[in-house]
Amino acid sequence: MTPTPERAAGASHRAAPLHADLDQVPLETALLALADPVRRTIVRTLANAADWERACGSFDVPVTKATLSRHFAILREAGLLEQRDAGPKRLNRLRRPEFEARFPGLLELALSDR
Amino acid sequence: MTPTPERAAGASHRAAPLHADLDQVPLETALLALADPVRRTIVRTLANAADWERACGSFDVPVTKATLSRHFAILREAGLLEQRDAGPKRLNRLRRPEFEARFPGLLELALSDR
DNA sequence: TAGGGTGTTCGCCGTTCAGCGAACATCGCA
DNA sequence: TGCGATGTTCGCTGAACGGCGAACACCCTA
Repeated sequence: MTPTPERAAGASHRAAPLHADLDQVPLETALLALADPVRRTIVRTLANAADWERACGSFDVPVTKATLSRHFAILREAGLLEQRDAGPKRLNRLRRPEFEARFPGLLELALSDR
Repeated sequence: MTPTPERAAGASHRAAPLHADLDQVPLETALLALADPVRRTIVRTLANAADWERACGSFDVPVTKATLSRHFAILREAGLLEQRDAGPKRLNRLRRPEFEARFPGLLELALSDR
């Protein structure tokens, strides 16, 4: 039998990150996720990088890894990013087209950050 | 002599509401203003009404007038509305085109409120 | 199998925010 | 001149949020 339903073949043995169903993310959750400057920095960095290029610890933000981990959870729950385990690292991808389809214009606004 | 420089002729003797310079409103302020459900209800109601039609007390929201007054101050500081005194009442106008020019798509997103 | 690297979780702290009642200010009108 | 209506301001409270260190879990490699 397969290990557990939550794990894809070859995936990490860590708990697989739960990714939000974009259609069920409230607008309020999306707005609050993007209202924080640390989280916007993360999103902007991801937008300027290739998918799965960035591990969680590779972002230049002035917080400890504990706080950083919490920010990633919030971004995940808002449907803004997808995570994949690669060895001890957790790689990230900005869910740009999905988020754009759900909240048109919002991500671009956060990226411009006027 | 004129009453005070802050008062236009015929305006209220109350402190004139200070309106934000849209160009200087940070994105974060706008996002946080629209993240609250009570404030989104106010904005949506204003969008479906004529300019200067609605007084502050005329909104169907489940909060006391003290709380309501604070919500209006936050919306004003975010550049979302303009207020004008008319007798004892304070009338409101949604600054739709100005806000749209500053944060394209954001207001429409808040109005649709999916 | 021991250890370094990576990320999460837990408990705690201080700040911020939405809510309230009470008091105050202003306006129009009786 | 007084009074009702309308908003604002002032404390206060409880909840939520961002921050931290410590402890834990997992992966890879020596």
